[in-house]
Amino acid sequence: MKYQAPANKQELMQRANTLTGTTVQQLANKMEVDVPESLVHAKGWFGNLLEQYLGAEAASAPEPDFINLGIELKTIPIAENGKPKESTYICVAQLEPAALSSWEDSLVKHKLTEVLWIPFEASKTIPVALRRIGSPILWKPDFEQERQLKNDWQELCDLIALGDVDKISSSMGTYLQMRPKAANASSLTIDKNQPGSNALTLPRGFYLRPSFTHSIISSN
DNA sequence: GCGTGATCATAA
DNA sequence: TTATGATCACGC
Repeated sequence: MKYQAPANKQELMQRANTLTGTTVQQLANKMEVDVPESLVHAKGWFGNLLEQYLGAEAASAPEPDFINLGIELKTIPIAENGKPKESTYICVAQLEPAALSSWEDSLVKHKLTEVLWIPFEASKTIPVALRRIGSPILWKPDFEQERQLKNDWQELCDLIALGDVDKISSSMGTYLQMRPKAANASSLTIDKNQPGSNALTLPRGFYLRPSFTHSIISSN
């Protein structure tokens, strides 16, 4: 089962609000799918289920999930202490020289134009099916948040442009970090910023640190 | 392999 | 306990 795309923001929020306080099992029942015992082999399962229920359309394209609304959908796993349990994946880190200079034209900026966060319980002690879904949070980065993200993005992209992508560590970046994003550590992609031109490197992606997403969900 | 959806697992 | 580095699944 898959629902139609919402016509506007209000429709999207109404639909998201129907999930508040319900369990993963209840959503799975609506969608007529089984809940996996563990997420070890189903890491993106909940995110995909939510996309189906809310009518997201972008699928695997590098665009916001609700293209017509310019809104990205993100699930946010919450630990017992009320804080995000994981960092949030945003998008692939492009290595093409042309993608390294303009924050305004970047994938990160486009993905984070407006985000619908769906918090849910992610404690290992709670069976997946019984985890509860929280209130949706519609968020846009404010001036200060965007400034911080842009700073981190620019710093990381400058290193890539200099051919130093392999010197980038996950510990860099205050709110935005760059980490491996691949099938495994043997994956390779072309890095045209190297003098040799045909250099290969591990594919990476941009992620939001939990401290950043925590500030988002706690202020709403 | 690329880009999406993410969480896992272990070193620190 | 936490964050880094690695990994799982899927469509194309």
